[in-house]
Amino acid sequence: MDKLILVPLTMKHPLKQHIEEIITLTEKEFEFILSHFETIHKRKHQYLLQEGEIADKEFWIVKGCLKSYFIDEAGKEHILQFGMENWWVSDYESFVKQSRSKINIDCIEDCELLYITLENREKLTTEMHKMERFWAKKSKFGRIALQNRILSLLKNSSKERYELLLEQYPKLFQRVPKKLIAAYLGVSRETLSRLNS
Amino acid sequence: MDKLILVPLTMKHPLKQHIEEIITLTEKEFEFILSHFETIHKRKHQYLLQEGEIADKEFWIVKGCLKSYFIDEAGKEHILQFGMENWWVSDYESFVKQSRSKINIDCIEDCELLYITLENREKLTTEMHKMERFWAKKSKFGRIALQNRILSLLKNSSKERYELLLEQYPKLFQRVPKKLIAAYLGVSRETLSRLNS
DNA sequence: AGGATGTTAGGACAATTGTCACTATAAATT
DNA sequence: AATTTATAGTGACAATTGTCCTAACATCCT
Repeated sequence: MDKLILVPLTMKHPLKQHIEEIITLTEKEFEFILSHFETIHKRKHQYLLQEGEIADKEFWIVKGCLKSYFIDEAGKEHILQFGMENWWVSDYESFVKQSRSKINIDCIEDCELLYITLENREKLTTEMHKMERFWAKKSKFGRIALQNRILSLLKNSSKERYELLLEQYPKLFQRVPKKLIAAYLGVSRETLSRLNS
Repeated sequence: MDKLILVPLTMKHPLKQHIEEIITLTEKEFEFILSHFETIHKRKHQYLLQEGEIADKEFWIVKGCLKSYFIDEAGKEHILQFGMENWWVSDYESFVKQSRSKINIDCIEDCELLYITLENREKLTTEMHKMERFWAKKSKFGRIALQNRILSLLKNSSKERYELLLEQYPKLFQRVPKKLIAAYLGVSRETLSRLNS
């Protein structure tokens, strides 16, 4: 029972809008791109990827909120990335190297997702050089974001990291329990709780 | 007074060897690639890039050791990356976005470097699609390395991070003062010193 | 509606880490 | 050779953070 998104003819598909932030597309080109994707719905607490699996899909979040994370030997959860509308999510390492994933991805809210398989992604990049450029640019910006997160982990105190996150993604705090924010920042939830007082 | 590297005819240029880990090259192709690079020598304590500058070069380390780092408001040094033989170094963010760099890169030892300007890099990628693939792959692996560093910063204690680094780059400990290792791991040098006892 | 589960805050204490001070040695510079 | 400068270890103390605990709500599910 797939729900369908009803998109008025005058309204751009959100993925088209997203891709056009980087490259320009004709309507025909976008339809061709979209034909390589599938829609999937997932409910809260359902997995997109589990530790040990090999990531063969990359997801684009139409609606919803999710987390990619892992559980350490002590049972503690560490969040690598949150995902919300217009974000791409996968285990990048597993997807690129076709290795077993060290992380889990699951839904914090009911999610509507578009996904592209590795196979279709490769097809699409060879069929359409524009999309290779799109993904190359995305990859570059992804890398820059990771680099800045490392800088922040080294430089900023947990309070500063908390405030920076609040500033950058205020919406996150209304959608995600604070213990997950703590797991992202790398502090215990008690410590995070004390930062407010 | 440029020193020259004398490479016997039977011996591959180290950069050729490096690139051939990912793509195959004829001798002619490599010469073409190399013609886009320049050699430069830097002495210990000399900068390749300073905060506020715009990175217009990417360096490949033939010989030597360097660090990319920044100094925070409290005057503390934080090391983003060490570089040794066969590593690529630049401020990726500044290079890609042509924005002012937040970091410094300078030499821990006398260094022999090859560099390619942004201009030549773009020329080379359009002239030779193989090299676009090479750099795309390098970029992917670079991103994976950053992701794993974040995982390690979240998951591992400073002692564990120390031991993992020692395991992965034992040579680093003979070339780099321990206070720099501490600045890379994100702990004070006193704490690092106590990890041994 | 009601029980189960998940979330948040806070106290008390322990463990870790940072800071400051001092010392000793090694390396670089003149 | 002598003098700076850089590096490394250690003790004492403070600050931060983690762990364990309880309690109060909120949310979810049937």
